[in-house]
This record gives sequence, C-alpha cells and structure tokens, in this order.
Amino acid sequence: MPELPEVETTVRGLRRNLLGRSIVGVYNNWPRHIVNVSVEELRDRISGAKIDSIHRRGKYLIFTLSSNESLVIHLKMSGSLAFVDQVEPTDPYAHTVFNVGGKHELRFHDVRKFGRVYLVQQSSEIVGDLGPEPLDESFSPELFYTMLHGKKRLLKPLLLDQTFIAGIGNIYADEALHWAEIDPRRQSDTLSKLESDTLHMGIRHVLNLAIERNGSSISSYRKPDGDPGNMQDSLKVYGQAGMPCPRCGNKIERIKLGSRSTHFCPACQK
DNA sequence: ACCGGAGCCTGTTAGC
DNA sequence: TGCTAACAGGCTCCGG
Repeated sequence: MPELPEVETTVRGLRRNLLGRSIVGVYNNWPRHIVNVSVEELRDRISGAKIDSIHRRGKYLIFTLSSNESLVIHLKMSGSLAFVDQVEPTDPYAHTVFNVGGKHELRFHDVRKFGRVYLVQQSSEIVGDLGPEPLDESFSPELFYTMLHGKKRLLKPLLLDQTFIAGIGNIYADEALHWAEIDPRRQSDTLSKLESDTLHMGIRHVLNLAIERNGSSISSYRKPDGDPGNMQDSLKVYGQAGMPCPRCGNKIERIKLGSRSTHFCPACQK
C-alpha cells in the first residue's frame, strides 16, 4: 500500500505528536511483525527511551531514540500508524502498539501482517541498499539518465526496484510514466535525454503532488490522525482501466508487467 | 543480470 | 443472492 508520499505524510503527522515523548511499553500479538529481536528484548531495550527524531528513507520510517538505537518500521501493503489516546477502543488489527508517554499510543495497524519492525544500532543496516531519494537535490536529471542507461530493463519494473530508486511503488510508477507520456514497456536504456528528463520531472511532480494531498487512500491507508488522504481522486491512470485517458481520451489499459498490474494509455504513452 | 512465479496474510470485489 | 476466484499500495526467495 503505502509508497513514498504516504510514508512522508505519516512521518510529518507523527513528528507533531511523538517528538520528545518516551516509549514506556510495547504490546504485540503477532511476533513475526518484529524481525530481529523478540518482543521481550524490544521492550527491554526501548522502554524509557525518548524519541529524538523521525525520518523517512524510501518507504521506511526511522525513529531515532535517545538510547542511540533506531526503531525502523516498514508498512508494506496494508500498514498504517496511528497516534491515539489510550482510551480509544482497542484495534484488533493493531498488532504492535507502543505506549508513549503514558496516556497515548502509537498503534501499528496492519490487516495483512506484512509490515515489519526492526531495532538496530544503525538504520543503514536496514536501508543501506536503497537507491537515491527521488526528491533529494542530489537526484539530478543527469544522474537519472546515467542510471537508466546503466541498466537494460523494462522501465516499469525498474522504477519499482528500491535499490534502483527509493520510494516509488505501483501507483506512482504508473502515474509518473503517464505524466511523462512514456510507455511502461520501454527498455530503460532506450530513453533519449529529453525523455529521461521528462520522466525525472514526472516522478518529482507526481510525488510532490501526492505529498501535498496527504497521499492516496484507496482502501486502508490512513494518516496518523485517522483521516484519509486525497490523492486517490487525482490519479490519472492507476485503477482507471477502461476509462478514457484524461489527456487524449483513448481507453486506459491494464496489463501485467513484472507480475504487477500496470495501467497506461497505449495511445499517448510512447 | 534479469524475469517470472510462489509465498507471506486477510479483506474486498468481480464474475458467474 | 451466494459462492468462488481474483485481486490488492510490498518485498523476498528461488529456479531458469
């Protein structure tokens, strides 16, 4: 589910409420949620630690603790994080819950249980292999062109490869390619400099717009305050198979690419 | 190096 | 209306 914009929205929402608070307890009812330590060890090591900062890297959330360790969370397909008053009714899908500051909880709600929690000395142990951040200054059009020509792969699956570029998922890959009028079935090293520059712009445009709109809530994604995002209403191709392309009016198609559903307009994406 | 398929889970939706 | 199969925003592992 959540891609870069949804994770970024979550991070921004959590910063407002969590910075400076101490973790006082951990509850878990699905041990596989927590990857590299037991629930007991996690509880022992983070209880009493203060949350010093919250960052995003790709689709990971990184909580830096005063104990000099980092709590790293990946929401995977159906995860969301909610900051709630402890008196809120129990959520049966909140498989991991952090008690923060006594009267509040950070609840990791995750219906499909794919989400993961790690406790590490250095966040690089988890996020070290990720590709560049698409919204960073350092991710230049020139760098992107070089990256694309360093591979011979189908464009769409390449954009989903987190070691190639971090944070893009199925929705925003399709949206960025549509914005740039580029066919998702193209080979990465066949893009001209102009096409590469346009796709670079499309990626940034689509991600920034989605952040501005607090992400896409197609089914389960929620902001930390429980409200949905708004970007789902602005999607041009994702989930729009059979509908007219908003740019040229031709029918949007859905195909499989890299075993992921891919939505595009065969008329205006060349 | 790259691709496709299976697996991890459960809920919702499309189709018969 | 009711059942079944397909599908879902992610990612990893495996074999070819």
